[in-house]
Amino acid sequence: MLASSPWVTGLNDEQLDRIKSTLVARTFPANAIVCRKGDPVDAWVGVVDGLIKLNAYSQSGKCVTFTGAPTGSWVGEGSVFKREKRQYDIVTLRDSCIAFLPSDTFHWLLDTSLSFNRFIITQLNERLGQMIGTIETERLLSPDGKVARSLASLFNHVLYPGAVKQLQISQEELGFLAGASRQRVNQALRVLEKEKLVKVEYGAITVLDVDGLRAFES
DNA sequence: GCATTAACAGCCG
DNA sequence: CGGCTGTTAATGC
Repeated sequence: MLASSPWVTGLNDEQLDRIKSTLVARTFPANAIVCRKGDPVDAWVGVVDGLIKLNAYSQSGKCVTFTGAPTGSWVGEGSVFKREKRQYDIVTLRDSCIAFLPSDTFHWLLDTSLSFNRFIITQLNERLGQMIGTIETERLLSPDGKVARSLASLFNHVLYPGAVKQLQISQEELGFLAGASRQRVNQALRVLEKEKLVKVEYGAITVLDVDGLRAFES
């Protein structure tokens, strides 16, 4: 996974050694809590293999998903950087292998590597763009559009370089991500399937046309 | 009108 | 069996 992580290129041997000796990886079953909202942030979190969501609950018990993160993604750099408590739960959506890069190593890389700094700036900038896009979608598009854009956002090639076209995600989870009910998501998926943008399978969705999803407006 | 909640039957792993 | 899906009816903004 390290070899395929873009932030590794440009690091020297000392930096690579320190990463290898401090990075920890663990496997989790589906629906496991990897990190809890409110916990002190002691590591940068990477998805070696699997699918996770960044999640929170309202006081009344409603569930919001800020973003999903497929294989190859790294999340939580903002909170590591700010040394703040974790702002959301991290939960696995299917069996997943998760990597933890300790905060100390993260900050040391920031202090010693120009290319690592550039990577983090790019990543933060991309996230900002994605958040702005989310607000636009949220305010302007119909539920069909929200579902289309939520799916497309999982294929951001800057944030998620290794994303596979078949997503093992339930329609209910997609609802948490898109901000719509399960039934409405089901309806939207049939519209998108008719447009040949996705293929709906049992417990999974295959994305056929990412650009088409991104451009879907209604 | 349109989306959500609730409920249920059928299907899949 | 347990979780996911497709459908329908009732309810709410």
